[in-house]
Amino acid sequence: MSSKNNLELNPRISVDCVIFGFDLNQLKVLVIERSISDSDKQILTLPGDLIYEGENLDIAANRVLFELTGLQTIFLEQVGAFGDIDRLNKESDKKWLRAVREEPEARVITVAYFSLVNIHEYAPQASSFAKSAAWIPLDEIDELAFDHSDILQTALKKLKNKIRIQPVGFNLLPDKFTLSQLQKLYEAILGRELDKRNFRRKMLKLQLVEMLEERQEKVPHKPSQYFKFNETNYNKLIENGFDNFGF
Amino acid sequence: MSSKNNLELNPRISVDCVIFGFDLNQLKVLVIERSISDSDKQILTLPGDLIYEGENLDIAANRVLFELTGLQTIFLEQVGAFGDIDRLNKESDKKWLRAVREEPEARVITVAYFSLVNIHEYAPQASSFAKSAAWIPLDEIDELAFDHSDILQTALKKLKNKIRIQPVGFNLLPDKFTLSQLQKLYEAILGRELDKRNFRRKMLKLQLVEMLEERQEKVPHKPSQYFKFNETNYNKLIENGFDNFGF
DNA sequence: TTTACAAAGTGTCACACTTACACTTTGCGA
DNA sequence: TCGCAAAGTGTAAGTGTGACACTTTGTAAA
Repeated sequence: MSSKNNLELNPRISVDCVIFGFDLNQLKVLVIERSISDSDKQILTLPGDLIYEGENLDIAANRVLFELTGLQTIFLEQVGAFGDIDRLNKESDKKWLRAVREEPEARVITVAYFSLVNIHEYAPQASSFAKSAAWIPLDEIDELAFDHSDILQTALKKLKNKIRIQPVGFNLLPDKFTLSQLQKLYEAILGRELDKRNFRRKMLKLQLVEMLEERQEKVPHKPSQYFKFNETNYNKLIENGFDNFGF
Repeated sequence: MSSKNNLELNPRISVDCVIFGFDLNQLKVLVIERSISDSDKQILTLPGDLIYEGENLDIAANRVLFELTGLQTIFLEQVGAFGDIDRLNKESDKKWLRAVREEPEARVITVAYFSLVNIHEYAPQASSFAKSAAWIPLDEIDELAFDHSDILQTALKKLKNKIRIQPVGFNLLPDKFTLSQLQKLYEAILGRELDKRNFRRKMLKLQLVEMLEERQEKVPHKPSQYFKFNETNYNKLIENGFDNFGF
């Protein structure tokens, strides 16, 4: 705005993205390796960077995600702001910041976003300062740079909350899928096992899914039916929530 | 941090607080009138201000709330970050910013917080640049400065969501209260009427409340029993949520 | 003292949803 | 043709929800 150039970086505000994907078995998160010198131990981070002075937060989050991983046109939902004063104070983080930032000592507040995508439609490609970009299973992540572990945990909590209130899956599964795959997704997010019969009954009753003609082929067991999401009902439920609150 | 003085203002980051109170009849929000010249039309705003360079966001929110309204030791929950580039661009807002800010044209991102308090335990007292601080019924608020209407709506949505998942009330009602009062609170938040019998049944079944010996006095109708919250069960439910999700 | 008022308080039934639980089916591959 | 591995299927008991109308009780006014 005003005298500020819109292509000038705002040195105090960044965005970070927590992108969840599902490979039909486990929940994964999109992370990048940041590159400076090869000799350094590589540390994983969530895709994120400073915003521009004249750039809205949501726009910035999409841009940064695209620049670092090639992913595009993703609906991002805000997780919240993270602004502890020591969030950039790990020695390894400071070293990296000194190498890439104009004001490496500046206090930066970050606004985190999250999203769910179909892992097979989005093959990340590293660019900008990302040395690589990859899907890592949630349970294999032990350390992330900065406060990104915090951010990831908060986003995951948000996702768990979301799944209680809204249907989730449309964005994580392929166009056709089996009910077992859908169930695995729910189990991965909720972190517990669900009863097969009860799960199927519920999904069918909510009319969230529709059976297709097609079945699995060449599997060494009884082939399962494919299903697709009923987009109309799916969106209706997203609007209204399950509304299973009891009064 | 580092070379920055901790008492230097960060010109890019502010915090705003949405404090909900309940007067046994309606939901209210704490707002302040900002003062410059008396001649100007006074516009209401949420209590909020810039943070200091070396100050955590949560701490800043509590400080700002205290400085402007005298309210203290309140648990604040984050609503999110608001950073649209034109959020400070209304002419009336710019005028005020020019009068009080060192960098009135700076782009400021704000982090909003919300809380619920017992309106009778917290009598706001204006100070700093607040000309007055007062509880205003939600439905009497039509215009707020900046993007504060947005922020208020988002906080309210968050509150409605929260009440579906966790018990709410402990912080809004006096120590002893009647079930009708508790019901009115729920109705005020949810924005719809509830069935008296079903409401009572549910609250009692969850063991959220306990009947006291005491009753109302001098009311021109059958006096009602007073209840208190069962703190143990209340906190347990806040931890776990109602968990009424169906699988 | 009687009466009117105003809000408190109370029970039931039909229905929908949840939970727990085990065996049969089917296609492939050895 | 036999074995395997996952798909697919039904029921009964229990619990929560939603809709619904009359009785109780203390105060204040007549």
